[in-house]
Amino acid sequence: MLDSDFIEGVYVAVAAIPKGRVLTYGDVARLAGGPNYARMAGRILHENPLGRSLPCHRVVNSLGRLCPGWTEQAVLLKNEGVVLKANGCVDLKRYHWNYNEAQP
DNA sequence: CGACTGACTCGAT
DNA sequence: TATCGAGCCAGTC
Repeated sequence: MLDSDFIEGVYVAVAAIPKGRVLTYGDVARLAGGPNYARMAGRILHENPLGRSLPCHRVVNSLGRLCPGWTEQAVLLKNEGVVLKANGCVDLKRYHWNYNEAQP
């Protein structure tokens, strides 16, 4: 059973990601109140009832790697203006969102 | 209750 | 950034 507060925190953090920016599961988990709950964040996003209402496609792993098999995520990211590398990795140097500071 | 799994992370190479 | 190995957390079998 996942803590409702944590789930809500994940939703808030993910929903707060601006267009054309990405966040890592670890960051989302930290914002949600769980520094080591990255995997839980992933599970929550996978099971999230909001589905497309939540920009979960803006959440990637620490290496900017997208979910295997989830082609829709790449399409959505490209639609947001995020360019993926040939191997399917996002340029975290450019698109990683610093939730504490507005990026130029 | 123990073992396996996963939309993960970190440190080292 | 890529790859390897070890660690962490909750769910499922």
